[in-house]
Amino acid sequence: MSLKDLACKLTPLGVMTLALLRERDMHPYEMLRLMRQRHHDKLVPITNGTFYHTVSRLQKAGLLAEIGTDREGNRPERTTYTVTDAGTDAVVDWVHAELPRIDHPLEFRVALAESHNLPRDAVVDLLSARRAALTGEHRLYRDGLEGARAKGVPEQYRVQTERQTALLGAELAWLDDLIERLAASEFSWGPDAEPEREPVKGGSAND
Amino acid sequence: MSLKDLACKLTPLGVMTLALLRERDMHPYEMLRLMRQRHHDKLVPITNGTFYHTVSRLQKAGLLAEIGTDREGNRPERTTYTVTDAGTDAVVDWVHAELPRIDHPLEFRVALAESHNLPRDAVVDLLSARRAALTGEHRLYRDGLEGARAKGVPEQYRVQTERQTALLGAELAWLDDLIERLAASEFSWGPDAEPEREPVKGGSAND
DNA sequence: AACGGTATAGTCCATATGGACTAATCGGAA
DNA sequence: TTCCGATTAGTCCATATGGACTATACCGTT
Repeated sequence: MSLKDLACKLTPLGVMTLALLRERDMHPYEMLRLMRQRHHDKLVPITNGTFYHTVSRLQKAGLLAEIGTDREGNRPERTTYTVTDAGTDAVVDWVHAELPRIDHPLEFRVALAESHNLPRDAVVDLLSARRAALTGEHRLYRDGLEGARAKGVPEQYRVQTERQTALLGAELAWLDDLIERLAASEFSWGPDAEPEREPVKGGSAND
Repeated sequence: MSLKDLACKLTPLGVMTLALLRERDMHPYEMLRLMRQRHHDKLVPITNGTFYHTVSRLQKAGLLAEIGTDREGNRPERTTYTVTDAGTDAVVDWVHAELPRIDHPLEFRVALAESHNLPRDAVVDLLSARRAALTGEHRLYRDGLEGARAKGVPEQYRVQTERQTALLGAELAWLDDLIERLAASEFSWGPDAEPEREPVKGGSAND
């Protein structure tokens, strides 16, 4: 399917751009400002060059389209964009594909941040798949560490793996809790709920 | 200083390459094999194109140098490389620069994995600086979340930040423990200790 | 009235990245 | 013997990235 193919090539910043345009039509600089105001640049590195390039790629792919230009005073004219149906689908497909994966931490953070674009049941399923994969990975790390200790590998060569194992454990605990609360419908979910207010502290470190 | 300038431009893969050459001289494909055997490709994404390109960059920068070529049968000839003094210094400088930083998770993982190239005291100091920065970031996230909750921002827009806050907490706990054990000299440290055995389970997810 | 700084709205270019491709050799099975 | 696949040892190219740069307008100060 061509849709899936397009979705495959989306970058995290591309997804965030499309998701932003679902709120309302905007011109590029406005998107930049909004993302930075919302601290989305903590979730994904956002530089001018990359952003404008991303927009033009999305346009060429037909995921967003111009709907007009305006100009204020003598400043450069601004092109307003809107998201196409293909773009809307692409976001949903991308989140679907990235939410269960445990490699690509950056894409997961974006997928999680945009997961409210999917119905609650789907998110529960996808996150459960992720939990299964994460559990396996965690066991691999624990076993690997135990083996290394048994073989007498010095601690200085194990620190990095120990950190990773600790973080995997923490993520599993968090994920268990989230899945449970989601499945129990402890809070509202989906596009039916209230819109995002302004200064929500954004994501985290890059990469 | 030109050394610091060079260190600034090192990529994580470049650092791992130089660090590997400190063990012994090798030809590129051997480094590739070794890194993959040691699962260092879980710590940093390693593709052929990027790796060979990295090696040639390091060579142009004078951080590593050819020391000869050999050929086995009729196969393509292999160039053996060695790390220069500038290369050795560059690794140390880079780890020094990246170990205390809390943005750039990928570079931190590599810095941590190679931190045994620095003396124990230096690592304790650098990690303590990191802990301070991490504590501040953690507080920022907690405050941001509390503010968002108070303002009635729906949970679906907070999940990503909640995850990040949980992971920050886990990392802080792990770091506290590591610093304490390092400072108390609970295990050996530095190039004096035994060398790395073969299949130590490598790092973690990419990005 | 001139001046400096900041916000607006981008462009441009070098380069790091990753994925596809090449090509020879070796070992084992049919 | 011949064919198949894996291993060895890379090359090549399109493109995503980031940082430097441009240029105008607005606003407050001295």
